[in-house]
Amino acid sequence: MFQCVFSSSVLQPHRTSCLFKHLFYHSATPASQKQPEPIYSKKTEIQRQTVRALSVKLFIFSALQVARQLLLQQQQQQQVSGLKSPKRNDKQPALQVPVSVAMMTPQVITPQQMQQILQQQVLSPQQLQVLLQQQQALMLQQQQLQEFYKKQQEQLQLQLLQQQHAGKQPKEQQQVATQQLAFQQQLLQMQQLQQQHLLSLQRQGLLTIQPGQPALPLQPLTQGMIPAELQQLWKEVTSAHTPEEATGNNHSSLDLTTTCVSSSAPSKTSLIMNPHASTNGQLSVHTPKRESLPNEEHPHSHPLYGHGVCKWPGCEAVCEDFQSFLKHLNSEHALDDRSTAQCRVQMQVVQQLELQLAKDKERLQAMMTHLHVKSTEPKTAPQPLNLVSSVTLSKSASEASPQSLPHTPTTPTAPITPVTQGPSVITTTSMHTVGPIRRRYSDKYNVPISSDIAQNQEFYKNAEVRPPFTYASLIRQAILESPEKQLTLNEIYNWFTRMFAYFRRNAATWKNAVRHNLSLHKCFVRVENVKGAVWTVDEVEFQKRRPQKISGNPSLIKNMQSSHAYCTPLNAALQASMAENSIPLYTTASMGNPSLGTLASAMREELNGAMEHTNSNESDSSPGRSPLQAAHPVHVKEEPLDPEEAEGPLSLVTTANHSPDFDQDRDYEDEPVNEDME
DNA sequence: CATTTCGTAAACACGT
DNA sequence: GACGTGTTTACGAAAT
Repeated sequence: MFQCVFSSSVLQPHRTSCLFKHLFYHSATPASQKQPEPIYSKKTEIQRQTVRALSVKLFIFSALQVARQLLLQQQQQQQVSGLKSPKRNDKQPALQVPVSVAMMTPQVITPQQMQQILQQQVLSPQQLQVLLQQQQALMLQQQQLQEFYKKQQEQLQLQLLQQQHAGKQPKEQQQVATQQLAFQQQLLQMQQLQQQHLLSLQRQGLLTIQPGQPALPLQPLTQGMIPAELQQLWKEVTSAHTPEEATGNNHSSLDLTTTCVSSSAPSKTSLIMNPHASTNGQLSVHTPKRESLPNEEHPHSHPLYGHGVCKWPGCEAVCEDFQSFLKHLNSEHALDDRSTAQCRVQMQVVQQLELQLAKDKERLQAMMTHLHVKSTEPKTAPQPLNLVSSVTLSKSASEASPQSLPHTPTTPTAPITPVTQGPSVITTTSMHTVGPIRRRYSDKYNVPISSDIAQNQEFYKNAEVRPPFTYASLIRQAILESPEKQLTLNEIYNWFTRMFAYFRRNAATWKNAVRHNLSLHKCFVRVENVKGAVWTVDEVEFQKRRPQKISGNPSLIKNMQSSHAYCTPLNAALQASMAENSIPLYTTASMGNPSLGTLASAMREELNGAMEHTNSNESDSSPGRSPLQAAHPVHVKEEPLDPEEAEGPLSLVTTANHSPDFDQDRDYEDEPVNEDME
């Protein structure tokens, strides 16, 4: 359903997806099956990839700085010297001062400066407009990146801290690891898009890749921290700058190195790369300090200058010291067509990155929202007996316990899209999409029909929305909800119309469908009664009819399985359902509250039915479920294969005497479901 | 692409 | 004969 932001892996799709699967597996595995060893190795992988993502981040950040400085520089150049001789190549010492000033005090172009630049008519007004916007965007971008990087650092720190307590809180750790993987994958996606952008620029002729590039000044980064993928990326990125410079380019890589060094990233990186460092108690607490511009800290650092080399895109001129670099900058990279073009390219890169950043931030937000919601969704994602993240657990508990009114099946405050919300709860925003689509919702989503109905009862009652369940499921639910687990046809009709606004019209159609289903499916057994006939459900047959495999959240199933008692989801659904169904449900309260058993069994049946075919070994060897001897079914539906089934309705869930411990006896937990589903 | 499942329509039988 | 109930067949869409 969520078109998998998660699955977007760039550099190593296979490894990443496998890793994700693995983590997912572990996050959904009960504590008893936890194996710390693979977690560690995979965690290392995560960290490695996180480092990669951080490096990308740093690159972006530094690139932005470069572009920003470029803009400032050009602006200063034009302001100071452009009026006199825009084309001048002779080195004027006076130029150095404003340039350096510009480097020290990065600011947005003032209107006066803009006016001056305009008067020079070096750039068209449109270009200047773009420049101005670009610079403002750059400031914003830089801010965002700083925040983002900070966040990432905090994530890393959290992860490391958790790793320190590995074994104690494996669940939480894995959760965070999973989330982090998602974040990191998103970063990788950014990386990919950056590559794509550069490639597109290439195709447009704006850039050309020079194949025989010497393999770059990546040494500081390659000190065991940068994986090969990133190196490759750097090659591509840096080699894709300007065509003319025969000297080679890769300056932004240098920029990255300086940025990397100036920030505290390397130390983190090395720490991260060694997961045992933290477990050995050597974890040095990193306070994620704010990224400060290099030229703010060091007066003689410049985004375009590093390691004695000019880092102007496409230039690799060696500059002895900073002064010579400034001279070089003013002479070789003065405002001319080439520099303008290069700047424009850089602007496009930045623009694209900014765009992508916005998109990815949005996506990230959606991801976080999704994860949060899922963790606070007690009914569809019941907490297993072993601990979950304490934060989400407490939150979900606090949200679930005051059994919210059924009228508000959704958390009213959460602005969640129906997609991220999962199938179980329907919001009003999704009601318009349900109309024509039909069939297999339940199978697709694997949502227990009873819980779904319980949660969305009010919605179904009022909104003319087709319930996402098949007729068979609905009929079965209606029957199971009845005190006696048997209904006449007319009662089934009434249940349909009572529960679903959708079935208040086109009666002929859906009634015909109901009859058709009752007759067609073997799971519905007609039982003669004194005053006619009633319909009951044969659970075995019903489950046989559900060959759909689990396509939804595997953790959900596992969680539900891991918690044998189904206490939490059951109670939640029950409370919601009973609050809504108070009248019909409590009518039979004297009989030990059969509705509870009904609903519980319904949920379990649904769940079991959904899982039935995951372990396809045998669906027939379902445990002996004390078949209540039904009355005499008038008509036994044809069962060509199983002769023993023709002898009688063995597993009728019916007839007068309900079993109070109905849900207790019928345990389907006799065998653990295969872990390796999918 | 074949098969299965499901929804819909409709014909038919039977009893009231 | 109308109506409700129940069975069955047929067909198309969707999913597998």
